[in-house]
Amino acid sequence: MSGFDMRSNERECIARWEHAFEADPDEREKYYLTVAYPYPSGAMHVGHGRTYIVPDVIARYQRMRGRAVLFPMAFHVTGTPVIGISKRIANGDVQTIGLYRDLYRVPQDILDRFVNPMEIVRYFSEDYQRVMQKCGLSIDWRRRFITVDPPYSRFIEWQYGHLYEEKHVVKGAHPVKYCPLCENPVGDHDLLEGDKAEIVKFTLVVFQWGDARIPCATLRPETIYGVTNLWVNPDVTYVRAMIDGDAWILSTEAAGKLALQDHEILVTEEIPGAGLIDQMVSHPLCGDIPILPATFVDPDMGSGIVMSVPAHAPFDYIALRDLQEQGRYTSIRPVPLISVEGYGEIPAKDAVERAGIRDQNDLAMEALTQEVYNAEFSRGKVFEKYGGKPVREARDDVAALMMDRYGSIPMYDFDNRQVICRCGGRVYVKILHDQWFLDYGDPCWKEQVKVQLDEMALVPPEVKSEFDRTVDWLKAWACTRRVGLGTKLPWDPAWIIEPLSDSTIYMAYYTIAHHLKAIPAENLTPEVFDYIFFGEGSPETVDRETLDLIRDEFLYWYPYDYRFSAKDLISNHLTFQLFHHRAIFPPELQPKGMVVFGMGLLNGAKMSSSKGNVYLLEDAVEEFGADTVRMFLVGSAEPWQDFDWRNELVASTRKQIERFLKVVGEARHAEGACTIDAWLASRLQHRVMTTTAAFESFQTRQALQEAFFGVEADLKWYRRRLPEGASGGAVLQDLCRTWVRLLAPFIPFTCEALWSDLGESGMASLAPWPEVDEAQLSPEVELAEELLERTVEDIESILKLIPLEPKGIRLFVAPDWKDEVFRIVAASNDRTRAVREVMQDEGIRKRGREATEATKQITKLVLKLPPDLVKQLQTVSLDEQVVLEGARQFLEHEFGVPVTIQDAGESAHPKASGALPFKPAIVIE
RNA sequence: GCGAGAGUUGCCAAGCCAGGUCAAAGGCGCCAGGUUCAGGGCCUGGUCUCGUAGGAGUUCGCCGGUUCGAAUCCGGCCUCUCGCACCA
Repeated sequence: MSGFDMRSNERECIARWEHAFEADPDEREKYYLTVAYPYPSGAMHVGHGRTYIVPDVIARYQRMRGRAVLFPMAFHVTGTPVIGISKRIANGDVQTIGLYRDLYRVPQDILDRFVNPMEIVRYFSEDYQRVMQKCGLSIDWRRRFITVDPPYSRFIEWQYGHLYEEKHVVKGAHPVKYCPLCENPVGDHDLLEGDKAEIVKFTLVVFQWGDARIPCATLRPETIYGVTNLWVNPDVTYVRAMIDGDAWILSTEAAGKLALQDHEILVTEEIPGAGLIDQMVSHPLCGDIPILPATFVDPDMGSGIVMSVPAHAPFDYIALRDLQEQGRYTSIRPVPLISVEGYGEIPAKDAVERAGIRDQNDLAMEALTQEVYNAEFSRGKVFEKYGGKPVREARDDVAALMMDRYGSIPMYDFDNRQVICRCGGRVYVKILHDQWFLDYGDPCWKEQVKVQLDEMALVPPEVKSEFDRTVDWLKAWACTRRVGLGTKLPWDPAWIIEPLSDSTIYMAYYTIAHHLKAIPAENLTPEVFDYIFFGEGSPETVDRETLDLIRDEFLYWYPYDYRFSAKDLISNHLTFQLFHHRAIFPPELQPKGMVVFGMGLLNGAKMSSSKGNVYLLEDAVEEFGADTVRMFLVGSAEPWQDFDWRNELVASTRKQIERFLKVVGEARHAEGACTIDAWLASRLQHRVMTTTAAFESFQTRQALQEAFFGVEADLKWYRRRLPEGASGGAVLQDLCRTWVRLLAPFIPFTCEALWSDLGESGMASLAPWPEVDEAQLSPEVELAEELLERTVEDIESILKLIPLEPKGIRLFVAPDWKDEVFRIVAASNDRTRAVREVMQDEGIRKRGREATEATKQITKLVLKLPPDLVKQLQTVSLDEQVVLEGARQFLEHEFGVPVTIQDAGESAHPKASGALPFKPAIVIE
């Protein structure tokens, strides 16, 4: 089609679609799909593009299927990231400003306003909507909201009121990363360094030294039975401190850490490490042991004092050996307590000697320690005299025993010590009190979710096991924070509900969001929501008629049919929302299905704004056109597979759309009729079937393959089969009408334009999905074409091999008795014994060796042909001679030589005997 | 480390659950030819190896096993992705 202006067409479509997808309840069947809403802190990139385009393709398909489709969108602004961003911009942080000004291209005057976090989300939620519209997303924008809108907060308050009443929200203490300088808990995005650091729970094993306690932090409390000594760094100054009323000796650093962890600490005096050396300490589980000097002991690690288990800790073994090589402490012997396959009596010794470690400064020590720890944890067992349990069980048992009887307390620290806040200060672990938790550990609640999971449609089904695991593994989730945007906890307003916890049932909110905009937020009391969602009570603040209207709309759409999200959210959001639905809504309103997406890559690497490895969605749309972007994103992989955006591949997608445009442009005026038309019409019905089937199982890539490349392949053969000079019959007009509709979900802009060109009124986006027209199906015609196609292929492959210049082609079709053999073999359920079965037929048996030979070949052929083709051949009787004779002109034209067709049974040509059903013998002369 | 997925012919990707349809669809890329053809677009053909007859041989991460027969089933190993929490 000449003169097609992609950009102006896109603009026209966006205008035409502005209100086209606003969905209201009506008499049709509904289809409600939702996608996880975005956090608008930056511009959309092509990865986001797929997240929203794939569901849009589904939404468009369902709409054409005649369903009332609700596809809403909102913006999640709860939490701390934008607060951090605006602080950084206010502080003149070069990297952040560069990102927003250069990569996201935010105009300077707007950037200046970003010192207010709300300006950031306001700007980018507008930006998101604009780009989403540019991509043709068929969203009902009337329902849009952001998660700090007052009506939404009222809704969250209502939700949490119920959760609290039902005891799903409970109080407790919780360790967090904390910056004493900022006096705030810090999230990973607030960190300058150490964003991967994990909080580890150590056990402080408490030794007695006179009236004082000496704690050693360990991850392996079970090794207490093998402790031979403690290590103290003689160059470090320790402190004596009153901790919760008792005297403790530990490093200054450790005292500071414990002060943040629920303990009262008062440092009373300093004690030089050297003064502790050679003192005797005791523990009920290991007796009296000495304190030895070790310079490797780090006061900033644990308590600053280490318990030594030389039999199982390579570091301890080496340190002791080093001392003993100087002739000191030679009476101390490692005390083993764990047996582990692959190591001798003293695993640490084995490992050290095997690795040829020279002294404690050896660089391989770290890895060696890991090796021994892992081996003992996964395969080790403690000795019978200590209980004989596997290490992984004994560890917890001993820790519990120590906490209970021997004065142990937990101590939290990071697994890797460099954790630095953006403010530059050191981050510590702090126990937060009065923290509120969602009690996902509750076995009853878990069970309810499990039941729901069993009933849901999960796409792809493999994700089921991951969901099950997540439900098992989830425990109490701290659901409130001190800082950030969000809704205040209604009964304890010093807390803000945390982002993952305020976005669990908002799919229900979408169904009524547009109505709530007309009601003053203060009137949206919990009673109002009770009425809307449960039909209970009689609220005064909103009139009954309005309430009924809202409730009806909620009941029309709910429950949602499918929720779409990337797989990284399985372990939190997608599972959380199931918990919350179970807790809030009745059984008939539970979620029906989820579709889990793969991740996106850009040029083979992970997309990351901070690393600059992003391609903005809007840039892609500008460069290639919205339909190209859509088609590429949908066509490169199925939704649940990871996909990779590569510009050089996208360009060819654009050519494909242009080809489609051209073909439809040319074909829409086709007239007349050709013999092959019936075949094309029949094939088209199959394409409709397979495309529809693929859509029904969310295989958008497969659907596109069928709808685009499948139809294209059919057209190719069709054109080849047209009489010379013909350009196609009126069947092409039908094909165009169907084809445009098949592709409309994928490339709606192009299809919208073509639909008008085809003289159709109304929008392609709202046109009915093509139905299979049974009357157009003609299996016999398709079978005949299949025979022809295979024969042509065979002739071509022979021609390629032989160096002769062909003068003529002779085809021999198999005699009838071979058809009979074919039918017997095809019907046989044990094809290895087909010969025997065939030979039971008297008529065939008479043919002797010829029949045996043919049966063997036919058996091979039956195995080789596609099963449904074999099935068809059993039922449809195909007169091969008639078919080939009918295509003789075509064959002669294709190969440029005379073609003759004969019955193989009536020829003496040696090749003729090789003719098989559906595989004529070919002789080239 | 633990849990969940995945590894197919240059690339992407079907097939694997229900073993013979599989040298393995489709797309991209590349090569060749055609086209009143600008090195572009479009069309046609080719694209593991061998082959003067439609065939044969060797392939589906690696190693073994089951079977008349395995890309498909079983066991072990290697590699990659996602998650491991209070964070969107």
